[in-house]
Amino acid sequence: MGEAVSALEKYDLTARLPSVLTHGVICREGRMASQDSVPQRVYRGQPDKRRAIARAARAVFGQQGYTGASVDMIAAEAGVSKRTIYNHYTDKEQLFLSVILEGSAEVAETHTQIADRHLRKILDLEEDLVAFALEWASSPAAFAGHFALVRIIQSEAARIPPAVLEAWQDTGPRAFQRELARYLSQMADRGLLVFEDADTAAMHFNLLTFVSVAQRSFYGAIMLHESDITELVIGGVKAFLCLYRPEPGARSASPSTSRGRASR
Amino acid sequence: MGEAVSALEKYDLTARLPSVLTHGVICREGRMASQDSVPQRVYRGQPDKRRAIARAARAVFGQQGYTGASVDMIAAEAGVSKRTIYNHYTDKEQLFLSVILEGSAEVAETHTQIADRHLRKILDLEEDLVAFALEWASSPAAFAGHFALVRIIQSEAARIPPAVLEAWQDTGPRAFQRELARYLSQMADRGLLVFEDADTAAMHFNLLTFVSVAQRSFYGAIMLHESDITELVIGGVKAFLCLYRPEPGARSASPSTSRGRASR
DNA sequence: GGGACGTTACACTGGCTAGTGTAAGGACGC
DNA sequence: GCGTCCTTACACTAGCCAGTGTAACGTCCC
Repeated sequence: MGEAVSALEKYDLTARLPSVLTHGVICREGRMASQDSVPQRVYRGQPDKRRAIARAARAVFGQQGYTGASVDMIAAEAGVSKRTIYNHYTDKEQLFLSVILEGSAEVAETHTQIADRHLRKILDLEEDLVAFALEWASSPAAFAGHFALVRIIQSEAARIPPAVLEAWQDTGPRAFQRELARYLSQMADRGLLVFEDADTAAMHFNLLTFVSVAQRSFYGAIMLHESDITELVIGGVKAFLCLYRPEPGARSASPSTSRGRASR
Repeated sequence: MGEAVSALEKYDLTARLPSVLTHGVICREGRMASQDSVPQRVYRGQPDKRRAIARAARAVFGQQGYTGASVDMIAAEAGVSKRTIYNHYTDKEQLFLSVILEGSAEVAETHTQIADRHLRKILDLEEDLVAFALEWASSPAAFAGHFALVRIIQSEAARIPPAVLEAWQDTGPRAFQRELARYLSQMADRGLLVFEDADTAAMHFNLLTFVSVAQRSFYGAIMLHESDITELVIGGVKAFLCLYRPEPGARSASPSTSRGRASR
């Protein structure tokens, strides 16, 4: 896992990655590739097999860890011969990296849906934020398979090629944090919140709710009582609102801060 | 790592663990053991060898991960024959668990010293908190070896015997969080802070400073610019003070909260 | 029919690993 | 000097695993 990897082209999903990383050469849809005519990413093998392998790999890596998962296990889980796996992926490592990139995008999308459901229309700010944060913070328990992968990534971070790690963060956690910042900005526009920097506010919300639960549950590895989650989330939202709710007497959407608000 | 382990007696440092877990049977100093006369924990082998093994194990596990570290590597690093390791520890697993319990206690102690240095005498609240949090949040980079272990623990959490995991949390992170809560209480007594629950306040401080940095750096796996750390820490302390600093006009050490302060 | 391609079962290599067995030597106490 | 304990070097078992080679089979398209 430690070898230098200069490009991400080896891994799937390059189209979803920042174009800087893909060098604009390989593009899933694109005609504008700067090379000859390579309109479509070419994969060997049948797509359904590839999908089965990816799904199985995610599950087995999640349960067993990177080193604990053998390619034979993954093959069995996928209902596919081991040889076929090596027909689709060059390496166990490449399979792993490819899988984590897929997973992060997928989960970020799921989280975005959760945010959509709770934050698109704000009726009662605190209530809606709590409902959102509850579902969000419960997702590690719900998507146990994915977050087992997240834990592996965290522990292997030093051994994962930096470009891949960067791409993973950018399609996954950071993508969603941007989305969250967007929602918070909307609320600020309506005068429901006050802050200078939406990204900082989103980070604080993340820390005070999601991370506070994730921290305690080891990102879903340990089961928490629902009451504990609720307590943490409610406390976190209250703290967040204490930080960013407009002063009772202040004009709505005040341009600056009278008290020393959290700033970057 | 998944086998049921009913007692912690197999592992070192039982004397430092909560007595519930040691069943009061084995006690480093104790004469009051409920069994015959087992006044001293009996270790086979010479203590200096044991220490060399433990130190080497910590280093190698940290660099290579649990599965990546072979017992031969550890033996070589310790300057000891492999046979000697198996003379001191029954298992690779027992060696690992023993090592993480030692490490957590040691780091909690180091963190306590950092807190002592910065928080025993408060001159300027914000300044002192920032100085403390900076050093604290930088420790994952400083004690790379230990926090590599922490990352492994987090990723293996589901496979570590719950009793050991509990003991690890209790001698490590939680022990220090209690210490931090104690310091915050002192500040509250002096009217510098206002809160209902010191433990919640300590958790929020932890989240807003230490975790915020740890999150971004993958617990020390990724190097961060010092300016980034500083920025995160200062923002975190500002947010914390915004949450828990007494209202400008309020009487010092007010018993209750007028605004909706963060509560449990 | 025939070629190209993907898949499969299976055997196999080479390498690494946890853990053991053993005989020999060193240190220490008596 | 003698016994006990600890350590060491080394060989060894038994097993797992990544990755390859190969021959056979099916399918789809021409």
